[in-house]
Amino acid sequence: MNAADSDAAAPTPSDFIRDIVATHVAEKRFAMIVTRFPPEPNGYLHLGHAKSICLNFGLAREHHGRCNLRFDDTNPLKEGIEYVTSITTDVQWLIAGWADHCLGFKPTGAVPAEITSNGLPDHYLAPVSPGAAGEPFSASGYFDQLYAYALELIRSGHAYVCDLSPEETENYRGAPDKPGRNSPFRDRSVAENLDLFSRMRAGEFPDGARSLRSKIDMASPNMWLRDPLLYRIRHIAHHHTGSKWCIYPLYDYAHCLSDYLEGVTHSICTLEFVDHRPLYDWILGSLGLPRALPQQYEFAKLTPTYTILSKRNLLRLVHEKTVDGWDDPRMPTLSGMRRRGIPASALRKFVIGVGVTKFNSVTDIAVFEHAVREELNLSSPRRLAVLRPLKLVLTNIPADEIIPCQATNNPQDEHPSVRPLSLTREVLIESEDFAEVPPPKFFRLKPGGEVRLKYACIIKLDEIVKDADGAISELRCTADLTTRSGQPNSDRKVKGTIHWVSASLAIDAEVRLYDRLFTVAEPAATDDFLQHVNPRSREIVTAKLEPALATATAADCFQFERLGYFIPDAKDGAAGKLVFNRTLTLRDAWAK
RNA sequence: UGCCUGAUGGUGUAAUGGUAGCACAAGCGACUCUGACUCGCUUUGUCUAGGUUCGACUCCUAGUCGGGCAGCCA
Repeated sequence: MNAADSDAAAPTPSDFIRDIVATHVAEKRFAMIVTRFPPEPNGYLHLGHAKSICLNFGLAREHHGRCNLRFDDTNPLKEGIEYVTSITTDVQWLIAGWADHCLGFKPTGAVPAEITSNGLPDHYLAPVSPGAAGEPFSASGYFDQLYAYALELIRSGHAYVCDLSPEETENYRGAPDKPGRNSPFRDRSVAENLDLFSRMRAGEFPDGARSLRSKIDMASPNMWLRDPLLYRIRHIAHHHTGSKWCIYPLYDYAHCLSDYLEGVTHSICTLEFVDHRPLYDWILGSLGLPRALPQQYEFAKLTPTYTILSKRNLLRLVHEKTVDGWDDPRMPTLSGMRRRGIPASALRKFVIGVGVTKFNSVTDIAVFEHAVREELNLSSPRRLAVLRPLKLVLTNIPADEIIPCQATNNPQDEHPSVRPLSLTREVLIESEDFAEVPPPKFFRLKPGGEVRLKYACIIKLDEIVKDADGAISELRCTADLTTRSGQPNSDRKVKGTIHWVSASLAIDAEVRLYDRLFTVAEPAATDDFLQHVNPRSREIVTAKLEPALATATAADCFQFERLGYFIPDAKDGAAGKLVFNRTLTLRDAWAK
């Protein structure tokens, strides 16, 4: 089943933003629905971004519109090409299989018919930002036009150059319940503003010496309308524009205009930008622009339990080496989750399933885990592996005998394929599958008890052998070979079935057992989330695997029967060494 | 004492004046060569107080509680 099919099976439920868009479509208000996903390249994409990606690209997809991947790269201090690369990769991975026209990159080749038939904004045929077709969009690609618009704002008296220092600017701004004061530089002439602004661009002034400000209302109850800055001076190279600029636009100025330049119709962001919306509208409105203006809509961020999602905090986990990097399988980053074996389809199912609202909710991570298991259960071939081996000798099987068995690859398939498995005299079982003093309702191996070795036969425990220290060194059992598949007693029932591998044939692998990174449900709400890192978030064992696993690659996710889902590590698994990551355990009603 | 925004079972989300539904979680049971999967059943909800209405989660008024806003970050 490919990604597109799996999404088609579960149509996206509606939400307040989709309702708005649907209304606009019904009114034929726009020739085409255009959205954008605008990350700043200053960190890796995470679960929260997945929600925004699926919303924005999903909307474009549903309406045969377009969604641009646009880097909001207006602050070169924090940004870098490493992030541009990873974000591009992650977006492509998450929505792989979705139609080309909403993949987010500068158009290449022929325009799809369903778009031409629905009208086309001119930018589609002639991208406004420089760069080759197939590249993502970026705010920095619009710096020339943004500068021209700033000149326009100055000429029309909507902006001025301010000489206040950052500290003074803050003082003049007032407080939420106290109006601010006008800057003493607010009433400069247009000519002086034009002169100063061009000299800012030319590099005549040091960082922070002057800024370009909008002229709105220093007494506005909305702090974002108190003459917010449009441009600041930063003598620093930009990862995309190099040393061409030493003034850089701020988010509020660059974002609305980038949206406009791309023909964006619906500019969707998170709730903290609600207060900025009047500014978004003010800038576009002050310019007297000829084409239809984009509108901003806001939704609530995703907050899963036992997870931290803010970029600042994820950065701390990386810098303080709580994890091994942005792509550590315990991280909620797209790259971390991909490495851990989370399928993109499960991620999409989850973020679409939680819905889009304006309510700051906390989503139980169990919902996410359910989505992952649901996908993996259908797609993962089963294998046998033993994480913590305990030796078991089948005393009635000769040492040199190999008894052939057949194992089902995936019982969820309509016509499951099988693979051969070999039963030998010595096998390894999971140590937790044996209890010398069993608790009530223990279905596994116990003194005098019987269990089935999955795909093989029923065995009976005869003897527990201990070493000098009293530790169990091996279990001696009798195999009832008449209970094998195809044999007369194959239908005999026993309560427990356990997994196993042949001691002589099994192969070694390093297996990394991951658990949730935090021990508290809402780590971000605590004084210091680092105090609540789960000390057992990663346990590494040397496991014994059935031989069929020797050739596994990072493209293959497996279910180790009765244990969980596992995937070869994409990074450390090279050079003939087998390394598996546990994606997730199976649901375990017994453990409770 | 400012502005913005929100509130439906334990959690998330529908119902847009007409039977409060779905998913996750929890519990019980069936099935089982995975204590998985699957299937069946069950528990639990409209923030409060008024008002409009034949009828209110939905509309009105007042309150309560929560989130956001004072970066030359996005």
